[in-house]
Amino acid sequence: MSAAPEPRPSNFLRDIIAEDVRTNKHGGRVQTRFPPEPNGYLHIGHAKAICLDFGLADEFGGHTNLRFDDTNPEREDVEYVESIKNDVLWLGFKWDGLYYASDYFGQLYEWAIKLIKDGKAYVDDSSAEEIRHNRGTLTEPGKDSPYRNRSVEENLNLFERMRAGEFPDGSRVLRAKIDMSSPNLNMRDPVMYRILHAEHHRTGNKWPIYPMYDFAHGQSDSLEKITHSMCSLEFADHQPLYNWFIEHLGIFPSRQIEFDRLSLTYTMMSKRKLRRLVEEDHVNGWDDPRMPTLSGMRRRGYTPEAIRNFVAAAGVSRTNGIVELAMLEHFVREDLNKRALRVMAVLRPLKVVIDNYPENQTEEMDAVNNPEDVAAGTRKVPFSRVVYIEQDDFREEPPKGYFRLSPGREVRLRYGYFITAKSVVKNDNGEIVEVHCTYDPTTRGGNAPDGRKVKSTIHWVSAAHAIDGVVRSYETLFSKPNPDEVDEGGDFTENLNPLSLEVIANAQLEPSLATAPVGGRYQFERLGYFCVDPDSTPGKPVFNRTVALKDTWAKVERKQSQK
RNA sequence: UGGGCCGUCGACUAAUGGUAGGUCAAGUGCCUUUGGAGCACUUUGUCUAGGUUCGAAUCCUAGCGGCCCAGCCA
Repeated sequence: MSAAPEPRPSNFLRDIIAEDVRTNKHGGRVQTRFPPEPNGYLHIGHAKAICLDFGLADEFGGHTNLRFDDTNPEREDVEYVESIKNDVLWLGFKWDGLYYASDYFGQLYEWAIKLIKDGKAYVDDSSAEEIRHNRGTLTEPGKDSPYRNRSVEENLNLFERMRAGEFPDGSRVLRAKIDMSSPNLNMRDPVMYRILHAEHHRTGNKWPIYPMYDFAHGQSDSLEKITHSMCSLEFADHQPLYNWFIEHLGIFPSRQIEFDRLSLTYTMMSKRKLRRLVEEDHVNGWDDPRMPTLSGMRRRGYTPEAIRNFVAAAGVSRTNGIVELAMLEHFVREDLNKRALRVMAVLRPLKVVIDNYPENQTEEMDAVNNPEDVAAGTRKVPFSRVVYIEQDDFREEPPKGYFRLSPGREVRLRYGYFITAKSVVKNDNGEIVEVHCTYDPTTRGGNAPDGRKVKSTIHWVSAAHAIDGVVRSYETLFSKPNPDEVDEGGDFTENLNPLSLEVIANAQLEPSLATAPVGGRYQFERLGYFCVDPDSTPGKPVFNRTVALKDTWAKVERKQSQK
């Protein structure tokens, strides 16, 4: 091949894997895994890990397992297992092996016995408080436990009895015998097993003891012959321990590599806090369209392609950055622009009466379904004497630069006619409730035979044909770019945006939307992208606003008001 | 303040000792039957100070700044 080398943007993870493949490490084999704990729903931060784990393996002809890190029965549940599988598939990835850390409980137990026999692990009768106290601090070394030098026989006996369920929760732990004065706190005789008489969602009551993350994760990787175990930065301090267990067990040497988590402005990824939002009813469940969960984004109308493109564009490194939400929204718009069918909907209706249009006439106007995709075809939209337009699209006193309808001004009704505003009708409060216009019959479809131009095209629906719909319009869940930015003693819930959800009860929709399927994604022309919510009922669709279209006029107006 | 990790346009990220580039955002213009989309153009950056080198964002030293670690959570 003589083609110029592809100027392919790389990242340090791909470089590491490429180098390993080049040097034929592990015979050039690439095996990764995505290892969620089934204790909550996946969010956009997990999407990054998923794209990396699956995407990179795929690039090198490798394989990826989905493995549930289910070592803490107290917080885990099958509900989460199912949602995680569902979300990974939705994102567009298929795992090769499906495993659970709990599949390895037997093997892990054997390995613990081996370490005890090798004098590398001991049973500690200290209380949790005593262990914490003896661990030392960031600046002071820890102290050896009084139980540290028990005989192998006694350790074996005690550990077997722990496993047999003889002891109550919290009474003993199994610890690795490493170095109580290590500057790395993870190496100060970390706990390997704790006693937990809890029912596990898969192993039931078989085990009264459960391995800790550190004694399960690396070994699980090793058992699955994972070559590249990618995880987030906060685990970097665990890597020496990860390697210590592999070395002292003499098992397959998986390599841990850390990368930075994804952070986004105006949202937050802490599972603990997301759970609070759900449990304290700040949102309507894990799949509330305002949530950064994959199920929330799916319901909101985000596409897997958009999320994948975004993740790829945001890149990966070892810095702690915060990506602007605007970047995510860009990729959502970019994807939806190519595929969403255009349709006309009026969110805040203002009645327009076309005085010179025949009373009982209806015409079928041809409308393009997607100007970005001719294959999407056209559809008929009914037009009649009374139409609704957006309240925003009429101003009795138009400000400078306002091109839409105003007294005496001629505009185009999209795919309809040119109309000119003549007069308004107001209610007792002085609010405009009706605009009377005339139309030019020669402009059918939206073109004037004499070639004259209008400055604006506005959308509309025929009042006689419109169907009612509910539209849920969303803003960011938090009003600050960093929701955790609170005064001393404050709480992130103070930064919840009170305007994050606006329900528009009586939007007027073009009749073709009567049969819109749940999950269907549309562009409401000039407004944004909208997705049909499962709450829809026959004849009364409910739409979620996925993301608004860019609004140049709003920007201009904002700037004018700042002057 | 012990250890670990990290500092490149406003944000994210490339440049792997040799032209500081891309995407988003912002701005300007063109175009437009969506003030959408598209097209063209523009602005802004290597944390600081030394050093090595013909040449440093890249290597070294020091400083400054940020993140992570003291669960029987993951």
